[in-house]
This record gives sequence, C-alpha cells and structure tokens, in this order.
Amino acid sequence: MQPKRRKAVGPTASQKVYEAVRDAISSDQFKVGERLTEDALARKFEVSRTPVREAMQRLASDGFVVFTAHSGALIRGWSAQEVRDIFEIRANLESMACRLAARRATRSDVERLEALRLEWESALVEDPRDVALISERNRAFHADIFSISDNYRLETMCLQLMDLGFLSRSLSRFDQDDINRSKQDHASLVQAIRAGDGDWAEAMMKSHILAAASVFTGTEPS
Amino acid sequence: MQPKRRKAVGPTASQKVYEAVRDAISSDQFKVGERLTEDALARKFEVSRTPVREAMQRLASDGFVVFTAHSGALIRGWSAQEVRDIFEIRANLESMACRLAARRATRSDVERLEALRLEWESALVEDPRDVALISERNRAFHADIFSISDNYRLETMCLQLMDLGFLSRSLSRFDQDDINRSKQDHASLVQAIRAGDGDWAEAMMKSHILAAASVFTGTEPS
DNA sequence: ATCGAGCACATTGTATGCAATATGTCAAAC
DNA sequence: GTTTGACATATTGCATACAATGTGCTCGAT
Repeated sequence: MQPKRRKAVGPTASQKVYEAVRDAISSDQFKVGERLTEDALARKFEVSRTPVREAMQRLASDGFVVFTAHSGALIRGWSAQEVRDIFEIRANLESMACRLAARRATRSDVERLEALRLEWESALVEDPRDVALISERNRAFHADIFSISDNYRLETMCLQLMDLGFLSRSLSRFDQDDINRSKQDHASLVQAIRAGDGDWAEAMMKSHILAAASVFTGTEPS
Repeated sequence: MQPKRRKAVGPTASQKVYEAVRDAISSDQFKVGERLTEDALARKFEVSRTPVREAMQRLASDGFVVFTAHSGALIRGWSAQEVRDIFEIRANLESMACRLAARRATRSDVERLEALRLEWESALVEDPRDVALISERNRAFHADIFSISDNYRLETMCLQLMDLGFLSRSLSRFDQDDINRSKQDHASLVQAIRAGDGDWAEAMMKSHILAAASVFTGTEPS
C-alpha cells in the first residue's frame, strides 16, 4: 500500500490503451490476422486516435502486431518456424538468467521464489482448468528468476519473449505427464538456485524450456 | 539496383525521423542526458510533432532514449553495470547465432561473409582512424552472421543490442593488440563457420565479444 | 541569505480535421 | 467466367489547436 501522491494523475491514455490491448493479445482475445483499426479501438476506449496510434506503434515494436504503412496493425500469427526460433532463444536467454540468479540470489530471494512456486502449484492443484491463473503464476515465478538475475536488460528481454502470447496456448496442450515434469522442474530450479549452483540452474532451465518447446512444436493453431 | 516500383512512395515522415535520430544516436551525435524536445526535432525535420512523437516512442522502445510521461525523451547513458550486462547478453546471443550460422551456412553464405571480412580488414588497414567506416563494416560482418543463423527474431535482437551506441565508442579504445586480436578472431569465425563447426564458432564468438567487453568495461564516458 | 508558495512559461498529451493512401466494388472487355 | 481498370469508400498519415502537466523564476517571509 503505497502512499497516495497528491495529483496522483493516472497513466496516460496511450499507456492505458497499450496495456489493455497487450493484455488482450497475450490472453488470446484476438484472432490471428485480425485487423485493429484505430477508429474502432478509439471508440472502444473512448479516446481519440492519437493515443491509440502510439499504443499500436509500441505493440508493433514489441512484436505483438505487424504494422505496415498506410495499412494499419494486424494481430500477427506465428509460423512453426518462428515458434521454434523463439523457444530456441528463450532456452538460451532464460537459462543464462537462471545461472546469474543462482550466483546472485540472497536468502530472501530464494524464499520469495519458493513462495511463488508454491502458489503456482496450488493453482495447478486447485483447478487444473484455470489456464489463465496458472499461466499468470507461472509467469510470476519465471519473472522472479529474471529479476533475481539482476540484469535489467536481460530481465526485460526475457519477459518480452515470454509474453509473446503462446504461453497460455502452450499450457493448454500439456498432458498430465507434462504437468508433473513441470512441477519437478520448478522444484529443481529453486533447489539449484538455493544451492548457488549456476551450472545446474542453467541446465535445468534450458531443459525445462526445451521440454515445453517440444510439446508446442509441430502444432500450428488457427 | 532494384527495379523501380510504381507508386514508389517514400517512407513515412515518422519512419524518416526515426531512422535519422537513431543513426544520429548510434554515431554519438548527441550528448548523454540531452533532451530531445519534440518541437525542435519537428522544426529540424520540417514535419509536425506527430511523426516526431511516434519516432520517439519507437526509440524509447528500442532503449535509445528514456521517455517519461509529461517530461519527454532524454538520450540515455549507460552505467558501467549496464554496459557489462549488455555485453554479457551479447556474448550469449551472438555466440548462439554463430553456432546456428555454422550449422546452416551455405557455400555462398560463407563466401559473402568472407568478402565482408576482407572489406572490414581493408578499412582497418587503409585508415585506422576512420572509426565510422570501420564500425560500419564491422557491423555488416556481424550482421551477416546473424542473418545466416536463419533465426529472424534472433537476428533482430542481436542487431538491436549491437546498435545501442557504444560500438563506435568501444572501437576508439582499441589499441594495436586489440585490433590484431580482432582480425584473428574474425578470420577464425569465418573458418569455424565454413567448417560447420558449431562448437568452435560459438566459443569463438563468445570470446570475441568478451574480449571487446573487457576493453570497454571499467571506462565510464562523459 | 535561504526557503517556500505561487505564478508564468515551456513542453508534453490529446482531440480533431484534412490529405494521402489502401481496399473493395462494379462494370466492361476478353 | 475471369480479369482489368476506374471509381467510391474506408482507413491511415500528418498538421494544427487546445488542454494538461512539468519547470523554473520571482517575490516575499523568516
């Protein structure tokens, strides 16, 4: 509960549109190839086209939409090749972050991470069908590792890749074996980081991600 | 020489401003902390503030400027820590690209890469003080490796990191030994890729970048 | 002299209008 | 029936005006 600032002016309209549309894309609320017309979004959020355009620019920069001049923004889809490429990069970057995290984690970092892991497991046990909640907590767990790595740029890049949108789609393809493996992976990750064992942590994360990739690869949605 | 397209309409004003400012930042034409006011840029490029704002958004997204609401864009500087972080990431990502390039390079890829290497060496020999040209050709050489890796996303990310701006600043700190080592590194890189030896190529690139990092690290400009 | 409140100015954020461009439709030619 | 061109419409790109916010300065109190 942070102190209320005087003149606590909210985020700008542009920012709000950006976040709303980004979250909508991440949670798969648009169809691939769907066109995002500025007027429609402007009406929907009750702002003018200007902040909408700025939000679109940023979304395009992040890779959520493709933006061609005079033609506007389309929700982009991912070819099997692109999905494979992205998992390849994630396997490298996130395992790197994990190595750093193992080297740099304090005792309280490890405790917080473990708490996040348990929350994720709870969500998994309580309602295995609540993909949104499970994804959210999985994201929080991974994001905390990035944060512990204490390399801000790396953290940002990892988050960007993780948020590209097929995370929740990926989870829905997991069977029980995949879920059990993931549980074990997360537990081992915390253990490796707690032990300060960079090699272990790195290898663990790499295999964790490549396993997720193997579940996803070869499936072409929509 | 590409065929003239009908209706070859130029890039948009926003795009032109973006590229111009980005190149200006990359080639170190702004002082760190300098404020980029929209009006000033608009007058300079003879456009309105609207496309300038869009360019600023993208530059902020790329990490060239920091953009705080109601305060505008500042040329961002890099702490020693951030520079170290970025080199750390580059060492990982670019060596990954290099491994992929070694696996996937065709004969003509290797020939083109070797040609780029030789052009870079020429620039180095002809006028060692022409930092801009040498940087440009060094960039072309590395960029070609990214391209050969055939992972578009990876290519984009590597380019973004490489273009963050202290590349040319870095080069100016090289002494003769550093230059000789770089020449040897580049030659070995081509050799490793030609041989299709992913391990070698990856290790070579990693050491190449970490060596460059060690030259740069500990020096805090401006 | 130093500090703080308040006002004036500079700059950014947003809305709106118009110009430039793309997209879709329909008719005519083959 | 298919294709090609032109025209009408929809949508984006940019300019301008105004509102909201931040910044710095003056002026007065202590």
